[in-house]
Amino acid sequence: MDAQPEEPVRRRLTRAETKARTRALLLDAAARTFARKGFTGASVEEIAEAAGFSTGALYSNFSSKEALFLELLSDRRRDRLAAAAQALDSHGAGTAEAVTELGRLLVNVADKDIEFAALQAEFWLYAIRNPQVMGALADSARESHQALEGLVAAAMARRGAPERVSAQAVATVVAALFIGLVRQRRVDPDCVSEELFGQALNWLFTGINAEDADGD
Amino acid sequence: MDAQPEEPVRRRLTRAETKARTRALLLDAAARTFARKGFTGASVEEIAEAAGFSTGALYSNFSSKEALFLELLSDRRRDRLAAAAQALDSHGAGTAEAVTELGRLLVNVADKDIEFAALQAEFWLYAIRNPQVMGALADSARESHQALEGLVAAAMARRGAPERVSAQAVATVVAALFIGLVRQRRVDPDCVSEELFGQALNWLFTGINAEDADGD
DNA sequence: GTCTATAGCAGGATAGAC
DNA sequence: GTCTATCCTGCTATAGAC
Repeated sequence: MDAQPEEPVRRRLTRAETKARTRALLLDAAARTFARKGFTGASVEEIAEAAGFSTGALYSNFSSKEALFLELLSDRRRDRLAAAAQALDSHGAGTAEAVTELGRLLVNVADKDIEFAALQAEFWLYAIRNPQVMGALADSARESHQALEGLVAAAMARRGAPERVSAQAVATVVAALFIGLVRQRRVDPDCVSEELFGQALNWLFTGINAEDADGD
Repeated sequence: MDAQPEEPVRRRLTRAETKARTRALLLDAAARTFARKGFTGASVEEIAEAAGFSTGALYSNFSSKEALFLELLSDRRRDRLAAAAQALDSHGAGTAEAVTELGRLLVNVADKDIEFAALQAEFWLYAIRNPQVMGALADSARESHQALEGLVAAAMARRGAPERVSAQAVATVVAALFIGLVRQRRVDPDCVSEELFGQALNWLFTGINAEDADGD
C-alpha cells in the first residue's frame, strides 16, 4: 500500500519542519532576552522558557549559549535596517525627496524595533571582547552598509552631489548619525527630536553639494 | 615635645587619605574591568585584584558591585571628553580652524582612551535596563554635552553660521557622529578613516551655513 | 581598613527518561 | 526531540581575624 493510516500523507509538519520551527522560536526568544538582559545577564533557562521550551530542548538545537548568540548575529533576518532599505530601494527611492525619505525610514526602524539598538550594542561589545567573532560582526555590518549605500547614492544623485564624493563614506557618516542619535534619544528624548535626524541629513547633503567650490 | 619619633608629623597620608587612595585605585580598576568584561561579566574579586586588594577591602569601600558601577558613572573625572573640551575651550578654540580642531580633539579622545567607548556602552545598556539610573546617565551626558556645545558654538560663530540654528542641536548631531564613527571604526577601520570625522564635520558646518537661503 | 574564609545562591551544561 | 533532574562551577556578599 502507498498510504499508511498510521502516518497520514497530508501531515503538515515533518519532523525537520518541527525542529526548524523550534529553532526559530528559540532564536526569537533569544533576541528578546539578550536585548533585555545582555549576553551574560540572560540565562539559557530564561530564553528557553520565553520560547516555551526547556533548557534541554535548547541544548538539543544549539551547542551552547554562545552558539545561539552568534547564530543571531549571523541571522540576516534580524537586520531590519537592511530589509527596510531594500524594500524602499526596490520601491523607488528617488521618486520622493530622497533625503527626507531616508530620514523617515531610519526613524521608523528605530521606533519599530525598540530592542534593535540594545541587541546591536550587545553584538558590538561581544565582538570587541572576543576578536574571533569581530569578522562575523563586520560581515553583518557590511550587509546593512551596502543596503544603506544604495539609498545614499540615490539621494546624492538626486541632489546632484559631486561625483568625487564617495557614497561609501557618506553612508558611513549616515550610519554613524543614526546609531548616535538613536542612542542619545533613549537617554534624553528632548534633546533628539524626531526631525533632528532629517535636519542633520539635510545639512550633511547640502554641505556635500557645496564641495564643488572647495579646494580639497 | 612637638615631634614624636613614633608618629612623624610629616607623614604624607592620613588615614582618610589612605582610604581615598584605595577608593580611587578601586575605581580605576573597576573602569578597566567593567570595560573589558561588562557589568555582569566582571566579578568583584577580579576588580579588587586588579586594584591590588581583596574583595573584603572592596566591600569596605563600596556597598555593592552596583554601587561601584554607579559611582563610576557619576564620577566626572571619568569623562575625558568633557575634560578635554574644557581644556581646549579655555585654551582658545576659535584661534585655529575651529571645525578641524574640533575633529582632531574628538579623534584624540577616541584614540587615547581605548576603553571609553566600551564603558559608555555599558552605562547606556545598564541605564536602559534599569530606568531608575537613567537620570544619572542623563546628568552625566549633559555635562559632556554642555562642554561640547561650547566648542560647537565657537566653531559656528567662527564660520558665521546663521544665529537661528541652535548650538544645542548641532552639538547633539556632532556627539552622535562621534559615537557612531568610533563604534564603526572598531568594527571596520578601513571604512572609517581618521579624516572622515573632520570631513563629516566640514560637510555639516558648510550645510548649516547654507541654511540662510533655505525655506524652513 | 584590609585580609581570609565561607555561606548561600544561580547559572551553564549534561544524562537519561519518555 | 523534548523534558526533568542534577552536577559543578563561579559569583556576590558577609563574618570574623588581625
